[in-house]
Formats: sequence, C-alpha cells, structure tokens
Amino acid sequence: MGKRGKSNRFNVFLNYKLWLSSMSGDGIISEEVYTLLNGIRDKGSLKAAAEAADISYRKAWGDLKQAESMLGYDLTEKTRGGKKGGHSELTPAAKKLLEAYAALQEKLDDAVEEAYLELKKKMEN
Amino acid sequence: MGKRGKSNRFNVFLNYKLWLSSMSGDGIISEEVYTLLNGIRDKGSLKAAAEAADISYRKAWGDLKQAESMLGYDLTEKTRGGKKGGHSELTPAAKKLLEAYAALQEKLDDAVEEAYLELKKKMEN
DNA sequence: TGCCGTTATGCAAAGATAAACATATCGGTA
DNA sequence: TACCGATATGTTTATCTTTGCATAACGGCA
Repeated sequence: MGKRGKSNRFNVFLNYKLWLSSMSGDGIISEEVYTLLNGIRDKGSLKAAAEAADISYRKAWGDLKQAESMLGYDLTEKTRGGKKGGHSELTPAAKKLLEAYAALQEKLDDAVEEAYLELKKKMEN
Repeated sequence: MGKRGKSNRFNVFLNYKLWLSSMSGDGIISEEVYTLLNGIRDKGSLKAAAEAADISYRKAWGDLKQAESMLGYDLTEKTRGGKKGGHSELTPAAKKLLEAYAALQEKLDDAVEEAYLELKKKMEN
C-alpha cells in the first residue's frame, strides 16, 4: 500500500444561494426569477418559461410581479391576445440585470470554489 | 439644483446563504447548524442553544442529528442526567468546523460586497 | 428513592409554500 | 363573430416544514 491522504475526508459540498431583497426584506428576487427571465428571453412567453423551469404558471407570474414591484420598474413587456395568444419579452432593464447577474455569479462561483478548497484543507488537517 | 446621480437607483440588497451538503444533496449543514453549534459552545446545552436561536428543540435536535449523520462523525458530545440534567459540548471536529466556517464566511462576505458594488454600478448606468 | 432538567424520539397539529383549478380578458385569425 | 392561446388573478387543495405535545431514559442530589 502506498501512502494516502488522511482518512477523515471532508466529503461534502459547499453550496450557495443568492437573492436580492428590498430594504424592508419583504420582496425578494431569487435565482428562480433569473431563470424565469432567461426563459422568457429564450421562449418569448412566461408560460413557456415557467414550464421550462418546472414551476406553476401561477407562481412564476406572482414571483415576477413581486420582483417588478420591488424594483419599481418592469422587467417584462407583456401582451395579451394576438396571433399567438400573447407573449412576454424582456425590457432593457431586465437584459441589463441578467448580464450583470451573470458576471456576479461567475465571480462568486470562483470565490466560493476558492473558499471551499481552503475549508476542505483545514478540515482535513 | 446641482447635478445628482441617475434617478434609477438600484436600491436593493444582495444576500447570500451557504450550506454544506452531501453528494446526493439529501443531508445539509445549514447556517442554522452553525448557529446552534455556536450556541452549544457558549451555553453548554442544545436546549439553551435552540432557545437562543429561536427554534424548537425538536427541530434543533433533528438538524444536528442529520448534520452529524451526514458528516459521519459527531459534532457534539451529549450526556443525559447528572447534576444539571445533562449537557452538550462540542467535539474537537466541531470546533474546527466552526473556525473554518468563520474564515470562509468572512472571505465570502468580502467577495459578495465587492460583487454587489459592481452589480450596482452596472445597474445604475 | 423521588425530583429535576436535559437528552432523545415518535406523532399529531399548525403554518407556510406551492400546485391545481377555475375564470376572465385580450386581440389576431379563420 | 367564434376560436385559440397567453396573460391575469382569485380560490381551493395538496405538500412540505416547523412546532407542540407526550413520554421515556438518564444520573446526580436532597
């Protein structure tokens, strides 16, 4: 047998979750909302985005509404009726938010990864 | 009136939450468990720690048990009966975990703060 | 040995969260 | 104008989480 590492391997994963909240803490924009916005951008409707995210339309609609009310401006432009029954698309502000969020997530992913390796090292000593 | 910043102030806060999980994702060590461990260290009993954290003893006990089962080793040494009815104290492993976690949290707090400022700047342009 | 306060644990009740269901509205198009 | 499919929203059900209650075991101490 060759040598090997300590036997108490710290065999767990570090996860994290981000969200934006209002000062009062009532409304939140969770990662779910970002998923929805991405879906809306890709599919052109909240219904399709909700299905893709595997959450009920009712909840998706409520979450989006709450996010918009919290920010104080719209993230989507919605229309009812029309050839395809209606559709939703992102406002410029939403597009900016998605971009900014992606950058933020990448940066934090790196920070978490780094912190995790340190945690692990400490726990294996 | 002098000049002032853009009016669409991005007036929300960035929050984050950390937790450790097993590969399968079933068991987790949430921030709550860290709070409990801190409480146990300070007060010497799970009951007191649960009260301080404002969660039911039932849940605190269950969470702790789950965390220990996930890690595969004990985080607390418990005794029943005795002069004060019983008590709990941290194992060396738990102390190490708390230390490592505090360092991790500090590091990530900084990273999040930094990322938030960037996000904000982007959203205000 | 009976009491106290804590750990330990099952089970029922209560609360929170999300899904499901039910309609209504809208505006192109057949 | 009737139909389609998506938005919009209230109401009811189901699910998931947490609390609360009950009860047992334990071991110093009066």
